Amino acid sequence: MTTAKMTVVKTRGISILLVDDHPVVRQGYRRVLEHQDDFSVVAEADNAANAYRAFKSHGPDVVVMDISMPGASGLEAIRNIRARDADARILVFSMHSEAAQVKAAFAAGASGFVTKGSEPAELIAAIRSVARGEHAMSDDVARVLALESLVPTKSALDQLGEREIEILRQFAAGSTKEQIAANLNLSTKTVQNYHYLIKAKTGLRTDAQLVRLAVECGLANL
Amino acid sequence: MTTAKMTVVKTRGISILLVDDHPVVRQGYRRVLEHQDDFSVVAEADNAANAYRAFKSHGPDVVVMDISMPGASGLEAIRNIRARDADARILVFSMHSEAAQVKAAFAAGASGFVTKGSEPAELIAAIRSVARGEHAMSDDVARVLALESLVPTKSALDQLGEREIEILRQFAAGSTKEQIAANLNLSTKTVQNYHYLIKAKTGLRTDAQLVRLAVECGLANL
DNA sequence: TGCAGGTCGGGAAATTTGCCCGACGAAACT
DNA sequence: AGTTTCGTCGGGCAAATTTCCCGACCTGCA
Repeated sequence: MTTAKMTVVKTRGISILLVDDHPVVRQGYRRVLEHQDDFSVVAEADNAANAYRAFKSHGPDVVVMDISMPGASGLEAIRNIRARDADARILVFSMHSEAAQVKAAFAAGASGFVTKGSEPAELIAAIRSVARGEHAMSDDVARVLALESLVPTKSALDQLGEREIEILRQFAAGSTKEQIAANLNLSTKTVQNYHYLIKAKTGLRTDAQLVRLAVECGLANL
Repeated sequence: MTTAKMTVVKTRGISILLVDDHPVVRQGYRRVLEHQDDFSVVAEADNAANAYRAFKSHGPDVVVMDISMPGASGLEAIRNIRARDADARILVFSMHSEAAQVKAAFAAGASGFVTKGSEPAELIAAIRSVARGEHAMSDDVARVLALESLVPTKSALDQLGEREIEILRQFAAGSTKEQIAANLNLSTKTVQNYHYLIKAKTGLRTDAQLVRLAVECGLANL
């Protein structure tokens, strides 16, 4: 309470850390964002580890992060940053808008979620919101999330148990049932049964569809 | 020889058509490119059909195109544009740098191929090269291609026949063997045999691995 | 205490796979 | 023209897997 003033470091301008693994793309965002007078991109990073380092050394007001990076460790990066600074504002900037992915991002500690399909104005507005400590998401993300909160939405993964999810993950990664059984210390038969159960619960028929599901839910990184 | 001067329409400035399905990304590129004094982005498009229309009406010097668009019709768009104007300069700007994808792009009529992992300077240099009528590609693409021309490179897809590739594509898209058989007017047995052959030729064991292969080769868009 | 549900695996019939085969047409080589 | 190769298409059959049902155990919860 009495230390409130201490947290107000910058009343003017929003400093931004940009995280994306594509240099040209990053450069593009940088220009879009710096076109705003009160934005300044103070650092860039091309992977999760560098993002964490850059956050530590620059302490930006907002982190704008593409979570689909090599190693798919985007969510990990969010968790790491939040673990260090629970007040960190992280805005996820993703290609996709799967409900599960969005939820995972927020669960990991993101403050906002904007898709690359959004207009630049939406991204900019979201950054301002996040900087103010609010939560933000682009219209399309909101729509997906709203829809899924109306319909009880068995969003696929929710109906799966922990074991089932783990097996789905390894399966989508390309492991054989035998390998999975060995990894988890189960009988091959059990893994087969889980495989069957997963298909039954999700209503999917094809292994390929399972892989797609896993990827969509952020379980697997293709 | 004697008509050399006729082809020199613009000695000053390069007009560009930007094709990418993500508005923010497009905006970013636009700023990066327009930062070059002699570049001007005269039009944008967010899908294959619009790209073709924009090309018709603006006749840009260079088309900068992300080929991973909804409908995966990027290659189609290239073919369409080239069919209309065999002199069209198209620079592909892709996330991936699979040899097969690069080859497909050039086969379709692209003049250049730059990955999003390249530095902005590389993209800009490539645009200039392409505008001059040369072929261009970023260093990483060149490396992949060079490597694959040295080693006989069974780059997976090359060893597959046309039918096999089509079946792999549909399979990775999530179709069942019955559906594929129906689509292609084949017996289920034949599709099964192809499925077996694909696994045998690629050395892959799991359906999930096949899906990954298809995605990596740009056959399927997840 | 009793119920629900996740985890683990057996069993048996039905289905699919793995691998081999032959046939046909087209392109390529001799 | 003859032949070799290669892609396409499918049959056959044993072996493997999937499907679906079952029981058992453990944990949390009412």
